[in-house]
Amino acid sequence: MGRHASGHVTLSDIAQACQISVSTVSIVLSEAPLSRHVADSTRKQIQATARRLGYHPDAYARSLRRRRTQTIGVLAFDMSDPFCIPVVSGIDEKLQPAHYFSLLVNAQTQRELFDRYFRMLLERRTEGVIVIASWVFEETGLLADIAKNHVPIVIVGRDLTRRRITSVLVNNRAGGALVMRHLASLGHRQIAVIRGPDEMFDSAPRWDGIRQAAVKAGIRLDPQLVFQLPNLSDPKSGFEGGVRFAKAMLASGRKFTAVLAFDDLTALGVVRGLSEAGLRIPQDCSVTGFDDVLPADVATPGITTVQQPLREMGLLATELMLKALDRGQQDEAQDAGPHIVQPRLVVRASSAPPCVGRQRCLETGDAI
Amino acid sequence: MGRHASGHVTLSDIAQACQISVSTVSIVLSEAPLSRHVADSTRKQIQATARRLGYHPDAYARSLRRRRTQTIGVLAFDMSDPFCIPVVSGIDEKLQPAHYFSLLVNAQTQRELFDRYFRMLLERRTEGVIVIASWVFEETGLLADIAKNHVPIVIVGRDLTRRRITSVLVNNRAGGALVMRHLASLGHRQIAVIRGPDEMFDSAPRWDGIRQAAVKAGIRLDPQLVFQLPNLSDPKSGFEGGVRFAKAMLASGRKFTAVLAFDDLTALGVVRGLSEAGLRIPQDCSVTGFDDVLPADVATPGITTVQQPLREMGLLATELMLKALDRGQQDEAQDAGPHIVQPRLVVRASSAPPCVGRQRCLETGDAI
DNA sequence: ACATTGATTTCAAACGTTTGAATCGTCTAC
DNA sequence: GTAGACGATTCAAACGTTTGAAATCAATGT
Repeated sequence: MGRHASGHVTLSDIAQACQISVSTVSIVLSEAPLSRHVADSTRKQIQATARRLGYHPDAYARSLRRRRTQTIGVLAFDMSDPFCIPVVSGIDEKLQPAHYFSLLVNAQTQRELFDRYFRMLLERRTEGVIVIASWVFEETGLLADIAKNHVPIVIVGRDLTRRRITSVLVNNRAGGALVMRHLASLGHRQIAVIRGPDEMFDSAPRWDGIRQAAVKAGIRLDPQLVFQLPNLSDPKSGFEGGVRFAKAMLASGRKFTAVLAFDDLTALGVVRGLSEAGLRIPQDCSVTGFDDVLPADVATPGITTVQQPLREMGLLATELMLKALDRGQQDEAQDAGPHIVQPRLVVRASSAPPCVGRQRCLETGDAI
Repeated sequence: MGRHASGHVTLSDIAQACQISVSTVSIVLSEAPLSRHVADSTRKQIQATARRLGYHPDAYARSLRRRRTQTIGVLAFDMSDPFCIPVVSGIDEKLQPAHYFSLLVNAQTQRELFDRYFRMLLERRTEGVIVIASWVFEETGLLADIAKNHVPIVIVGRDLTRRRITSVLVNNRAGGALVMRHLASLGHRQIAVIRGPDEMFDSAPRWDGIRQAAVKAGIRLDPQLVFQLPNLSDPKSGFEGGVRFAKAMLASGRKFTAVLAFDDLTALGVVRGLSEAGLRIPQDCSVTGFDDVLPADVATPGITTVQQPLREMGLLATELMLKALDRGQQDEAQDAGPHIVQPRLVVRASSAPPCVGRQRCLETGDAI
């Protein structure tokens, strides 16, 4: 049993043990259509022997012969970003009933690893690749290779439709507007804003939404109270930026009753910075985030934020992928625009009506 | 170019384009020893053609022939547990220079998926499997199959040495003692404790360490102030338990100046519960966690906790795995005991000397 | 002229599976 | 008694790659 160098049990081991041909064993164990014609006694014997020897079909040999790998590559730009996990769960959930497996790799925000893994996915003959990435960089030769090898791609978190790549993303503009409207409806008029880094795709549209909503609400954003995070990929840089900018806001001497932060970690940084200066959240100042990651939920006070339907984005991306695979490579007709999902405001304890003089809180705050 | 049904460029495509045999092409592109003998001009031509056509070797065909997959399966019991990611990073980091790839799968706390994926890893002929799991369940038939197929296993987060499986874990007993000693040295005498769920492997040793350290410090743990989390695998159940137990503590009427929580999320739940009752952390009550996950760091106040060297555990597990692979299957000599790494106390703002009457804070607190 | 060497390239078998076509009895029909 | 049909099983080629052994050719030494 298992005399092979590889140490694995093969079809021919079973065939020998049963005194029968490899073909029949294969037909039975792979439940091929022909297995209807195999005698019951034979089938039983083969199955029993397979179980006894601990047989598991060799995915490599099988895929080589069948010319199907049943595998979708999932390339996460940074798995330690809480953003990723729910997307991946959504993908797996949808892939499972379609009898596909995901091959998950983590580029750890490193360009070099990204390339390496992408190549690996091609070598592993993944039938398609789903990329989860919000950071921008130039994908030069790789995309060309992918096209040459006819591997469909779906990207989550960025719009690459102008390069004819199916894209799934959240409506950042609407999300930004959602928070701004929320603060305005609470009565805030002096609002500090922390924008996202330039290189992050979400930054620009989110900022657009914020500005537009401010204009509509008749709120002027004081340029002295608008800050921008630097281009760092370290997951904690948002938090540290929040702390730093909170102190800068206070030092500026300008009056503000709320801080609209680019994302949740930045918001948590702001909370830390303001708290250390003795302010209470939300009595003395409201703070809002974006993303609805775990820390925003379990911090005290909970952070008011915008939830992206991450799981749904994973489901949608997978659905588009399966559809593309179904179409086969002859019909290259891409769906034109990006697939946009809608975000949702999650109100928690970090936002409340504004106060006068930063000490006493107003009973109501229903401006606008 | 790429006339094959699979749509992928193969060696024979290149061979045809260059009017040369497949063997030579293979020798050149796989940089086999023989390639020293290939004429420079031929080599150049082959490489250029390969690049032009976008050739990527077929990992399936290659592994089938070479009888090596260069793959280590990594089976995470729950990827949404922040515990996992750093371990996985450590694994990848160590695997890379050894020219191995990790095949990462997520069982999402579902027994059924765990089995399914384990079987999948066997079919994919991973040369070894690293399991990241803290929850306990009965691995019946699978472990036997694995033994039959001679696939080495390393488990991170549990002690399975009695089943002769190499195990890497943190010294939970020492960790528990670390927190208790910290609180004692701050002067706390009345300490509430929230124990982990029964089914979690870490629970028992951590509780042992806590009790022993309490005895040594001359502290009596009031049974009315000892709580235990239920057996729920939902990631947020710790947080909710913390909130609930915090209220129960206050309702009990007993006096306590600190809460030692099973893990960080539980600690954050306690902070929420106490805050909602009007207590301030740490002035009115200290709170400690365990694990040092992201939310503990970015919450305000930061949670004093015990850090597990997760990345290092990943590195160590991989090192043991590579060593086992090196030994080959003939020498089955397992290393006897579990491999234990030491945890580290991280002091943040959530712990401070105790107060009198829960309102004024003592200037110093140097009891014991 | 012929064996020897060395540099370059090719042959052919194998890895473990799948599958269309072929085989071999046995049975029924006319 | 032969043709056809059917049921159960096997043949053999293929998937794309690697690799030990063999082949080819030109140049060198005797």
